[in-house]
Amino acid sequence: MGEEVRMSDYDGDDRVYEWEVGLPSADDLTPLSQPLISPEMASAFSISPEPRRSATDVNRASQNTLSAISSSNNFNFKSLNDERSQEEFVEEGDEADLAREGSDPRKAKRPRLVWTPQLHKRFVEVVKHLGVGNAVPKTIMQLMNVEGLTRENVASHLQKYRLYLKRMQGLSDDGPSSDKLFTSAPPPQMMHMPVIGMAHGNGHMGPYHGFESHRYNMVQHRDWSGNK
DNA sequence: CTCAAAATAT
DNA sequence: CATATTTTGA
Repeated sequence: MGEEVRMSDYDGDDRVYEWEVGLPSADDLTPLSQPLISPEMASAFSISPEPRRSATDVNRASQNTLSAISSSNNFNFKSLNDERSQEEFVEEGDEADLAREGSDPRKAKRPRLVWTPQLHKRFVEVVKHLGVGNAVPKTIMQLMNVEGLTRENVASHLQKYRLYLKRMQGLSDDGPSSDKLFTSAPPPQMMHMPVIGMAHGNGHMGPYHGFESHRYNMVQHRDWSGNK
């Protein structure tokens, strides 16, 4: 737990994938440790564990960052100074969307959830804290306390995560190179997940790199702005 | 066109 | 809640 995100250099290419220029600093989000008060308790006491991030604000950050990726418009590099929302980004309807559909943000159609490394990290941490046996979608979602995150999202990701674990456990190494990596020590977690997003470009390259390459991209959802 | 992530259905 | 299948996006 001491990895530092090194954003020392950006590719001189025109496609600069900014994973988290203004909000990296630490891969560790909230100190998910003991101060984990049960949401229920918090709710019962009417105390807000967190200042409830209005997705709007966070969204703005995402928009800025994503702008760099989306279009080659390069007039947003300045976002490197401000925008330090190192929280999780959740695709949430904007004001317009929020106001839509009557008055139930819960029912609003979320475009698509992008499991950014940060989010995944949280997810893994929570799962680890709960234990594989008690790690159920609902609990995970609640403990994560990520605004906008729904149980379905977690369930889907959990499924994938389990498969990922299984895959690794079943075939540890095996493959082209018979490398005797870890003989019989199935660490719950070795590296972060394979990939949350891959820079394709045109052709097709290796699905997962295998190592922790911080080349993730935070591709946003569809173009709900009106452009395809 | 392929493949994998997320959504959705069973 | 878990698993299977479909959709969606790079």
